[in-house]
Amino acid sequence: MNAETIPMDKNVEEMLRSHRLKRTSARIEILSLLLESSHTISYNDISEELGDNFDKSTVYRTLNSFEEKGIIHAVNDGSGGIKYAVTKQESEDAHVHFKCDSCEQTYCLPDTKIPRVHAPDGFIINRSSLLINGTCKYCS
Amino acid sequence: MNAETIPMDKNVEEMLRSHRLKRTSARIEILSLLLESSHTISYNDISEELGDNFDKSTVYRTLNSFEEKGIIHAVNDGSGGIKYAVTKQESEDAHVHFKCDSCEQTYCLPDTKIPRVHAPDGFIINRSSLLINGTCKYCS
DNA sequence: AATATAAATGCTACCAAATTGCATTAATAA
DNA sequence: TTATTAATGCAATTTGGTAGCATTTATATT
Ligand SMILES: [Mn+2]
Ligand SMILES: [Mn+2]
Ligand SMILES: [Zn+2]
Ligand SMILES: [Zn+2]
Repeated sequence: MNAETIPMDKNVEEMLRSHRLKRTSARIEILSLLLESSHTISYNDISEELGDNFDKSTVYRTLNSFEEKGIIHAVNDGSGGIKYAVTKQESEDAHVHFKCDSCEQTYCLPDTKIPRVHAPDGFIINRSSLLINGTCKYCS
Repeated sequence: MNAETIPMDKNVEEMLRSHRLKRTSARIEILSLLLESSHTISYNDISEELGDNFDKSTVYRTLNSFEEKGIIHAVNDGSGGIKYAVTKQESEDAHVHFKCDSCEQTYCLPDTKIPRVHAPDGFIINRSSLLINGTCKYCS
């Protein structure tokens, strides 16, 4: 009775319930995708994977409500579109994101924290985001 | 005979000449704007400042060729559009960018270098970009 | 189980940022 | 001065994302 025997759907529906989000098929399928993915995913990734089962605006609205609830976080990797990944407890503090120049995937590095820098006098720091470009471990 | 007595246009035209770019009025005006600005500027900033003297595609193409030559660098501050700033010699190594939550301007911090982080095994780092959000010194 | 209600969905139309093809114009070299 | 080549303007197009509104669905209540 390890974690993998727990059906994914139960996890997903429980997550939605605990955030007071109605369990619609769009939300269940999109959140499942996000949970299964090892890297950040975009609207286009979702749309390809789900084969246009849901309207564009539904997908975007779903992503936005997940983000508002803190279930996922947005990653801007300079690709022109926003990507998302589920927010795991351990990675709540600001972590680094890594974009592979070869496979174009962007990964969360939850164990790599963003170092504090000290800005010039008068500049007050609220939050920061660090994007690293390079070659990921699957491409090197 | 200090630096400020040198007419800007001479600087600009010399910069263009040294990069083998034809000295067109679009390039001269756009590069002048970039050189005068204390913060990064977007296509819209340029378009407002220049009062639609130049076509959108001309402005974008101008920015792209400046970037290719290394005269300017692009900054992605999550605002939806790309911003640019001239690349000064001293700031060639990767420096931090600062986006003010109040005035919405984004600044280069040429003296604030991006700290090296060590990525997990197998990830090879090529370059990195660090964006800080907060309150700038003119707004605090 | 039937129903009420509020929220989510699917359209369609729209917006903003940026790019492209192509004919015309301007900068530079000869 | 002319030839060559690059830059420009224009209109159309692409891409990522949002908004209004009628319809449908999930959930709570009876
Ligand atoms: Mn992440
Ligand atoms: Mn900069
Ligand atoms: Zn890779
Ligand atoms: Zn400010």
